[in-house]
Amino acid sequence: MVTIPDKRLTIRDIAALAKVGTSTVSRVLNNSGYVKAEVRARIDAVIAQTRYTPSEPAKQLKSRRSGLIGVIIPKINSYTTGEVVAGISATLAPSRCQMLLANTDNSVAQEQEAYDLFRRQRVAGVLHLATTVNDPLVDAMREAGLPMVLIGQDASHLGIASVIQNERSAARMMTEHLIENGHRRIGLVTVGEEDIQVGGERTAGYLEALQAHGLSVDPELIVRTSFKAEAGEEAAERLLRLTGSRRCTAILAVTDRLAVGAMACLHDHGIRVPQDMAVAGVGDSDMARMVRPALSTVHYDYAGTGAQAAQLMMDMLDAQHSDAARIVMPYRLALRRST
Amino acid sequence: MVTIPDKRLTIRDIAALAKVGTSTVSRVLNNSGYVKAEVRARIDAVIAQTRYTPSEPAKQLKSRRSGLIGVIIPKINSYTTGEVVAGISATLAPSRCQMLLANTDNSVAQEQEAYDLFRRQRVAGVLHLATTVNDPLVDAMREAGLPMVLIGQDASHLGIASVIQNERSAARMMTEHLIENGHRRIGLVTVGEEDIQVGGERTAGYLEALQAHGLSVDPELIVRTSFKAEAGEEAAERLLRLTGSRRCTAILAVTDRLAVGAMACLHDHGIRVPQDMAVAGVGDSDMARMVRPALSTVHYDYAGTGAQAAQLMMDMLDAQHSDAARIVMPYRLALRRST
DNA sequence: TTGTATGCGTTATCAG
DNA sequence: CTGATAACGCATACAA
Repeated sequence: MVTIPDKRLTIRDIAALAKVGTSTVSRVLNNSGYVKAEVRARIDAVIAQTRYTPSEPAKQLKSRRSGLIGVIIPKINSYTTGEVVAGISATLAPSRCQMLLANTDNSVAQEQEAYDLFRRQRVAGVLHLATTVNDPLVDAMREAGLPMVLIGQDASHLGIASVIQNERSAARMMTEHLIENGHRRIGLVTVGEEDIQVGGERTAGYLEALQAHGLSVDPELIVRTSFKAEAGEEAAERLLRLTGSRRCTAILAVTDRLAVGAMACLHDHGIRVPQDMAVAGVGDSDMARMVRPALSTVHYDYAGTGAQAAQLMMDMLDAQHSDAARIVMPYRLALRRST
Repeated sequence: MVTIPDKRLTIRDIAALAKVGTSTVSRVLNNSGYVKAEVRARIDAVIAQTRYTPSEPAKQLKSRRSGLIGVIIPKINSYTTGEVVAGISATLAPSRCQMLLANTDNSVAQEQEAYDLFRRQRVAGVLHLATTVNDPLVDAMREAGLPMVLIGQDASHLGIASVIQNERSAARMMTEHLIENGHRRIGLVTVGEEDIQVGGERTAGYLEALQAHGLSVDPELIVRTSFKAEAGEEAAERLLRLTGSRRCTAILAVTDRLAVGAMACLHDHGIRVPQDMAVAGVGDSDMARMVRPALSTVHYDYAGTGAQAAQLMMDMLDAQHSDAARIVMPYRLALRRST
């Protein structure tokens, strides 16, 4: 039986209680060096009884190592982000690494702020889920020698490890699927090019497919919108203003949310999917399987993407090498009833 | 656990470069005490040039204060969780607090593990988004004197601050809406009671409404399922096995996902919503507005819930009082086309 | 106003 | 095998 001092316990308290030196306690805590079984047992007992928990900050101060990984995301409440973070979380957990999460709301200022806070906390590395690549920030980080892995954007040419999807190829394949189904006029609902992958690459894939099949690109069929909830509906509304032979017979939306919004609009206009108009999305969010008709879309392994990025970080950290790996995740078409 | 690249500057380096003492640097860093403007400028210049970033762990070791808040969630990739975390994040950011996120996958073991890691990191407090209340854990935390706020579960009777929704009342109100629309046989798609609020309270609200209106409770109309993707469809399938007058004319699902799943099933059976059968959900996830017919549901302010919890934590931290506040968030019916 | 010295809780070194 | 003791980077009481 030992008395528990009511302050926060330190390793010294444990040592005193167990009548040993602090170094011996440290050894049993870290399983390093030799400690006589009997002494070890005594110390373990004291630790268990006192519920002693070593201080990570102190440990880090001394050992200069951190169990913290900073994770930057543009928006927490999105399907994609959720999946990626879940993958990261699952991969980090076994290493007893903790995730410091910063939501930037797509603001460069907040991104900067987040990086600053991460540096103060002395995170071991940063996983950055990005929609665009902020060069000054990348430079600063590299200069600071902070290991980082970019998710969703390719900056391997800048020496930054990246885990990405082949967005262009995926969008092209989905567009070709529509073409193979006989569609010649395919509407595109997309977003601004600031979002390099979604607004840029997916759009490029669509264009590539049309050109490869000798179809002309009609600017009237391309509508750029935003990510807000009603965006898909509004975009489809625009597309429906075209009548007769100018109207498209299929719509490719660059995200599932946009696609589902478009389907809602078509439904409200009494236009049947896919008989009157086919609709396809990209991303395979949970919604895709649940709506009716079920949405044809591109399936990405977002959880796997997060896991890969986290694993890459762990590897970089304990190998000390930062050879700017570039991992391209696989994708597949998930064809359902909407096309 | 990994070694940090170690060419990092310390406050001593800055002091040397600016030709002052470390305490003066500390004073300008923290805006405390008096520093001659000229000297301050010189130090600021050095800090800017060197991109010096003070070490939070060291600071914490000295001052025994932490800028870390632990956040425990059962599942990251859900609409509700995303919103709550977004609210927390937005509230914490201005105070330059960082969020340590732990995903427990609804496992008690992982929950325990997360708390343990939080204690090691010396987090200032814990925000816990819970589906059930784990008494031993609560006891341990209280004993450890770690401030905490429970989100989604009421443990104020145990002396734990809680931010909750009035689930029972909300479910009852939605059920009454269905009753007022003339429905007498209302199916319930719910989940296990381990999830106290969703499986327990929302179900209780449904029962209360029936009883208050003198309607009998038919066990055949209550199906308990899970949260998995196909759960809603399967549950509706079960409900449809009842024919003629035994079949319900409306379905209340305890989450929007379940409701949307049920609607998909009805669609596949050629049953029109709401003409042949009304469907209502709870939660007002983004899906609710996007599906067709748009889903009638209960709207909760999840982001506000997270924000309140975070604010409560900040208050507890700087007032040092922990009077077990209990905040009940408002809700409202969001009636759309499905009922 | 400014600088010096001390200690926060650990680990690592180095004698016992 | 074990135990003093010196850092780690910072804030702060105390001196100057």
